Amino acid sequence: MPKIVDHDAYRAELLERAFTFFAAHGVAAVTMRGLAREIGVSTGTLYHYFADKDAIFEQMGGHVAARSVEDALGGIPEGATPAESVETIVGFVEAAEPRLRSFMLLALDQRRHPGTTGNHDVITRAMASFEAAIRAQVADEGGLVASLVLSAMLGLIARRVLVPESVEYSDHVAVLRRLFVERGES
Amino acid sequence: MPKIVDHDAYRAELLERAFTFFAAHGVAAVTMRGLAREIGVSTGTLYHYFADKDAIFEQMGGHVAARSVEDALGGIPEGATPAESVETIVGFVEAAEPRLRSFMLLALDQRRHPGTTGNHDVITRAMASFEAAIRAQVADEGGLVASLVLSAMLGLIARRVLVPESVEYSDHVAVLRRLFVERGES
DNA sequence: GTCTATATTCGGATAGAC
DNA sequence: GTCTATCCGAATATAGAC
Repeated sequence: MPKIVDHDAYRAELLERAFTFFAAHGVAAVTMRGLAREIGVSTGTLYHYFADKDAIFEQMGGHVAARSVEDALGGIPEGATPAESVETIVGFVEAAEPRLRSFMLLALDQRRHPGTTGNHDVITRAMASFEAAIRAQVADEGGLVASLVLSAMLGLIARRVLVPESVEYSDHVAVLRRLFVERGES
Repeated sequence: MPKIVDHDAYRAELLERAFTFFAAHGVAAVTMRGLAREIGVSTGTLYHYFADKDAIFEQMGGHVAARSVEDALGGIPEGATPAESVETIVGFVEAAEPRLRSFMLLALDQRRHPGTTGNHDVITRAMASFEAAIRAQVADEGGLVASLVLSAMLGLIARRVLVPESVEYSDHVAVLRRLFVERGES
């Protein structure tokens, strides 16, 4: 009898491990051999689950985008005031920073190397999900405040990659809160 | 007498061309041959002006960082009110977007591939310059507003790489202005 | 082990300045 | 016309993929 494994679950597990590796090294620098070594399988196993490097990369995009949105913003409680929500959102982003950082780096990479296969644009959908999740909390007319919060969070993560100790999440919370006290609070 | 060229000026020109190429393809993917072909010189010429690949990369960092800060924020007039200045800053960033985008991508790349030579950390200095230039305009206590503006601009550029038409510079101007009207205007 | 592809070298060719 | 900094690109050594 052949050994039976849950094919889809194992594939997801491999994608999850590949994600960390790709994010750390960049798409171009990853070789199948290096990837296999790093995630603890043989190249044969890798090719059994994925046709080629592009296939891994593309499937990883979909897998990771969905899970990143979930991780960062999926558990935010509803019903708070917008000003409180900003604090909550920033807190969740901070908690999910490693994954979001990797996602951002990988997404920027993919935009530079558009890949051979016609992708279904997981990045566009992921960004829309992030924006929608923030908008659901701050609920501003036109979504312009939510959009600024998204830019600020993305920029903050980028800055912390560029110069690790240069910004803290708490630095932005107080300032962002001021966007919500225009009509008074109590 | 031999043929004379302005060695330093031509070196800067080569760095400028290399910058575009590196930014488009990523550090890891660049080969000396490919670089030479793209910027229109031979590999021999490249080695005439630079000791090795690392030297090109390092010198490019310094050259580009200085020029990017200059391009984006060097010409901002002084003396405007903080609220007006935000609009000016955003306008300058928008005008310099192509270069800033390339600089950001390259800087993120360099953080992933720390390079062999002990670099003098041009990225840290460049980010500090950006922040200082913004702070000189908005002049807020503690610099927290300036810091948020920097994050928002960096995040905005990143978002426009990820999903080109998803955000406009004008979207953030109105929201950011509200950070400066706490004490009234007239 | 084989082989592709890379960084770097080197001897000759070129092109202005005098 | 002479001279030499500049420029070229085939050749070399070598690392790393398969």
